[in-house]
Amino acid sequence: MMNDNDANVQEEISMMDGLVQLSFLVQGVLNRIGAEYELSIIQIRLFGILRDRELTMLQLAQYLGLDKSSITGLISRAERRGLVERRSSRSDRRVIHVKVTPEGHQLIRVVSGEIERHVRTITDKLNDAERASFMALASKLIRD
Amino acid sequence: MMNDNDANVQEEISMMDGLVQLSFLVQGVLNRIGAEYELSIIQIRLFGILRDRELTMLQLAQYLGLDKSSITGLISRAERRGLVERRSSRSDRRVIHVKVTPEGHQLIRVVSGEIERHVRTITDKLNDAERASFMALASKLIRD
DNA sequence: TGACATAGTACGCGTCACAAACTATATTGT
DNA sequence: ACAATATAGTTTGTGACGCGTACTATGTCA
Repeated sequence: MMNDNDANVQEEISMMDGLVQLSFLVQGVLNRIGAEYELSIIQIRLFGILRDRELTMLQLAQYLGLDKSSITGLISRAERRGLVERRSSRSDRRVIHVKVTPEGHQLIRVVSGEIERHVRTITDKLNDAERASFMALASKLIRD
Repeated sequence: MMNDNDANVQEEISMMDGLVQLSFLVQGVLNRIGAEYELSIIQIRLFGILRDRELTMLQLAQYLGLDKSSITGLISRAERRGLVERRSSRSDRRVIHVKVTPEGHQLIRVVSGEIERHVRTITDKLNDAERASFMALASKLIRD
């Protein structure tokens, strides 16, 4: 027989599934669109971060939650395609600043437009009030 | 000057960012917990699918949206660890059914418990009413 | 100046994903 | 019945990605 506690647990479990499945859904969209422009998900995330910032290799590692040695290859591949460029710091010659090139910014514009379009097809299942409500709640979850 | 249209576009863009960032947040949790049990995100997803189903290699490829050649290695690595097993079909000897072993089910229980715990820390930022509301909206987005 | 710390790279390893070629087993048309 | 075709899965080769370790170059501090 199911009491209130069981019902609660049940609800929490599907809450978990909901968030997890939603994340897979969104990642699937990112993956598909990225593939069209030969961008991996990590690269999409990279450009999302570098879009309006100029960071060092180490800062990128922290933002992305990766080891610094992983950043070397990531940036090198993007640099080879002319999407970002490395610039040595004047004040500290150990430090390298990474900057998105004009070509990179152009690609970001196109791809983020595509992502926006596809994400909208997901959120089309909600009406305006629901969408606003969802957005407010999602914002709360993201904070910090 | 900002009219209603601009406001709308603005809202849609942050809606996109909200969903995308939320997905990265959840994937980060999955990644961290998976690492503790030497499970990649794709393996977590695999076990989420195989948890209460027994599928063929080809069906797995379709569920995961991967090429069938990618499944071979994925299942082989899991099989090597004793988490799943391959079983030839009697009716069609080309077909291989994949089944989670008892050890696999045990791991699934532990890991999904951990995931549930961590996801709950995310949703702790919402009160009960908000959480219920968010869940209902997320369910709508996932459908199909 | 010499010891230590920090930023970044190089290298080797394993996972993951793809495409193309291949094997083995069905299915279909005649 | 049997040749042509289709299907399920594996193999192989390639590349991206992520880690840990070792290394180089530069900065800091005692």
